[in-house]
Amino acid sequence: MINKKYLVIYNEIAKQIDEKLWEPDQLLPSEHELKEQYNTSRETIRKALNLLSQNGYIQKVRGKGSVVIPRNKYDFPVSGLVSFKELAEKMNNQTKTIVHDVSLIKPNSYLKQQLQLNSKDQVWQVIRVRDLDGGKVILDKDFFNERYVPFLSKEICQDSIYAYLEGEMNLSISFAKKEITVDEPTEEDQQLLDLDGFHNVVVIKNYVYLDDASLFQYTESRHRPDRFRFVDFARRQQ
Amino acid sequence: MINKKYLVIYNEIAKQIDEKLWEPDQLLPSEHELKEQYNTSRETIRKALNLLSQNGYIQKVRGKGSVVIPRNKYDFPVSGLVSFKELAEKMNNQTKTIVHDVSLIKPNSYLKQQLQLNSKDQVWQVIRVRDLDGGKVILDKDFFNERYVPFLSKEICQDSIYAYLEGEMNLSISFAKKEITVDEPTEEDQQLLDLDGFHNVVVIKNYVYLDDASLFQYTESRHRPDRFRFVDFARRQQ
DNA sequence: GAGTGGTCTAGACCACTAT
DNA sequence: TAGTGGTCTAGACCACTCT
Repeated sequence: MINKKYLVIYNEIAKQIDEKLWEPDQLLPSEHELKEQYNTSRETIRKALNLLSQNGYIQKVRGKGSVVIPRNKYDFPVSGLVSFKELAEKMNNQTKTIVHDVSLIKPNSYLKQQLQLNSKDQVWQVIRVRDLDGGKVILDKDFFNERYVPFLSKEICQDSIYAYLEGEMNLSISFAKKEITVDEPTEEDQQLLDLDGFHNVVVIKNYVYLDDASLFQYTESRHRPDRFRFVDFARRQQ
Repeated sequence: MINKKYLVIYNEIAKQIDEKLWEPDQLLPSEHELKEQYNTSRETIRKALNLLSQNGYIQKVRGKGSVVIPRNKYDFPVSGLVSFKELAEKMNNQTKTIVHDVSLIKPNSYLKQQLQLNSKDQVWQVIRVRDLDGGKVILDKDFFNERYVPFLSKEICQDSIYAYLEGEMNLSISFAKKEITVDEPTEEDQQLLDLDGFHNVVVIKNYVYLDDASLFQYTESRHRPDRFRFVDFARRQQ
C-alpha cells in the first residue's frame, strides 16, 4: 500500500512503541543496526527516526542513541488537526450533532477579511451544536470558500464534513493556524448552548489551508469551559 | 557563529520572508537554483526548506515550487516553548514580576506523580505573579527536580530562570508537553491575582524535558481569562 | 577507542505541474 | 517536454558519549 520506505519504517516502530515492545527510557537499536535490519540506507532510517522524534515517540541523544519517551496513549493525538468526530470516537462518549444552519451566504466584512475573499466570493455557512453526554457544550461555526466547496447539505454536515471533502471532493488539507482565547458568551452562545451558569466560553479560531497553500476554511469552535481540553507537544528547534 | 549550512540558509530566507522580500503567495527560487546560489548540495537546501515549512513560512507544492505563506509577524513564535520574559519583550508591555516564594520542599503526592519522583527527591518550588499593564493577571507555579537544579534564589527567579539554567547551569531544554484547561479559581488564585470578577482561570500545565529526555520541570501557569491567548501552527503529517 | 547521532555531498530515479 | 519537488542511495567526516 504505502511505497515510501521511511513511512513503513516509521509506522512499524511507532506501532511497536505503542504496543510497548520498546519500554519507555530504553534505547532503540542504533541507526546502523536499523539500516541493516531494514536493508536500506542510513538517511532513510534517519527520516523515519526524525518523524518519530517530531511526533513525541523518541528523543535522539547524540553519542547515545534514540530514547523512547513515556507516552500516554490518549495524550498526544489531540493536538493538531482533529475533527470533533475523531475526538468523540476517541473519547467513547455519547455524542450528538445538531445542524442548525447550512446555507450559502454573502460574507460580512469580518469574514471577508478572515477568509481573504474577493468581493464577489460567497461562502458556505455551517452552524452546528455538539451534544456531549446530554449537554450542548460546543458551538461550531464553519465557513467555507465557495470556490473550493461548491456544494454542501444538511446530510453531509450531520456526518463528518472532512470525510466528504477529502473522500468525495478530493480536497487535501495540509496545515492549520489555531488561536485560542477565552471570551464572553454572545447571545447566540446563550441561545444554542447549555451554559449552565458559566460566564465564559473558550473560542478556538481555525484557519485551514489546502495542499497548494490556499485558505479554504475559517472555523470558530466555541466551548463551554468545563468541556475544553487542549494538548500540545512542542519540540525546540534542532 | 553558526557553522551549519542548512541553518544559515534557513535563517537567511526566514529573515527575507519576515522582511517581505518574498511576497506572500509568491514562489521561492527552485531547489536547483538555491543549490547554485548557496553553492551546496540539494539535500542541504531541502533541509533548510523543510524547516521553513515546519515553521509556517512556506508550503511546498510538488511540481510547482515553494509558496510563501502569509504570516502575521506576531502570530507564530507564541506557540511552543516561550518564556514570559520573551513574551513580554515581544509584546512591549509594562511588565513586572513579583516573586512570592522560592524554597526547597518535600513534594506532595500530586507533584511526585507529575514529576515522576523517587520518595527521597526534593523539589524547588517557585511561585511568581506577573503584573501586566498594572494588573496581576498571571500566577506561575514552577517545580524543579532538585537532581537537575541544585540551587535557586530570589534574584535568579526575579529575572529569567531559563537564562540561568541554560546559560549558567548548561542545562538544555528540548521539548515540552502542554495541557490547557479552564478551571475555577483556587483560594490562592483569588489571593494573589486581580481576578476582577472573572469566574475562571486558564490553566496551562507544562512538562519540560531535557536533551536526554529526562523530565526536570513541571509548571502551572494560571491566567486571568482576558489576558490569555494561545497560537498554534499544525501541519498535517507528510 | 569504539560506537553513537549530526551534517554534507553528488548523483539517481520518480511523480507531479505547467505549457 | 521541461521543470519542479519527493525519495533513496553510498559514502564521507565530524562531535559527542561511554568505558
